[in-house]
Amino acid sequence: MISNDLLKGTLRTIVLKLLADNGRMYGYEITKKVEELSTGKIRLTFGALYPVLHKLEADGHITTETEYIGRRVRKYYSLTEVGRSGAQQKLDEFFDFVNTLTYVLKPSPA
Amino acid sequence: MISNDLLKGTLRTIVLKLLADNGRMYGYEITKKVEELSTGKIRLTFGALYPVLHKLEADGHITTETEYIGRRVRKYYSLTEVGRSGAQQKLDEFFDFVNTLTYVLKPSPA
DNA sequence: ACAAATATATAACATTGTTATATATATGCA
DNA sequence: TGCATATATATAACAATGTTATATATTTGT
Repeated sequence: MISNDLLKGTLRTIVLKLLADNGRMYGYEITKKVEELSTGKIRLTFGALYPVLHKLEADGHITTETEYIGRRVRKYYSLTEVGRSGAQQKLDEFFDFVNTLTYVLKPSPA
Repeated sequence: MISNDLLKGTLRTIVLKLLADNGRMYGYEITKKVEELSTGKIRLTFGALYPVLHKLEADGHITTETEYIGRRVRKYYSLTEVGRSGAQQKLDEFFDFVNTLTYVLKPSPA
């Protein structure tokens, strides 16, 4: 399992990237996808995921459609145009962060 | 500048690694070193740094020596044995995190 | 003399995540 | 048929950690 502290701040990026790749997704599906892609090392909690999804919606990055699967409500989330460029920006930021930190934390010379 | 959100959770790792490489350091020196190594992209704030240093000391990862430079107090921090293995563990965790997240966020195939 | 750099530290506040809890339907198996 | 598990969304109490503001004091360069 990846330390939860490190994951902080990457949740938005993960969600936006998954939606960019997969079109529309629903919350539960997102948690499963992350678990699958990370081979179980990353497990999103609902208490973190839903507030982020609602915030992204309030900020105009994603839109929702509610559908019924049988009698059960399912809420699909998709990126808006703003969300699409936001996703790219977040990804650039993440890789910039990794490059910088990797340099700072590189094995010592002496 | 690196997004502050991403930096969360890496501060301890940075501090431990710097102390592992440089022997003893004082707070102000640590902030300057990080700025230097990151070419200005990472700037530690004192409000974050000192609580972390105090916490690491309380947890037995570092010890302190106070010296006077002229009339000014300077407080040096150095790793204990526990801190040294803690540093390595944090580094391993960080690179594991990067590898996993890089895979999750890798450019989409389709 | 004055500004900027050096140097440590705490408090109020904001953000973001975890854990616990609530609610409800669908599926697999004995 | 009944029960456990998986599917599915959501909120609230709490914890951790960082930012911004503030306080204090010495040293160096102009």
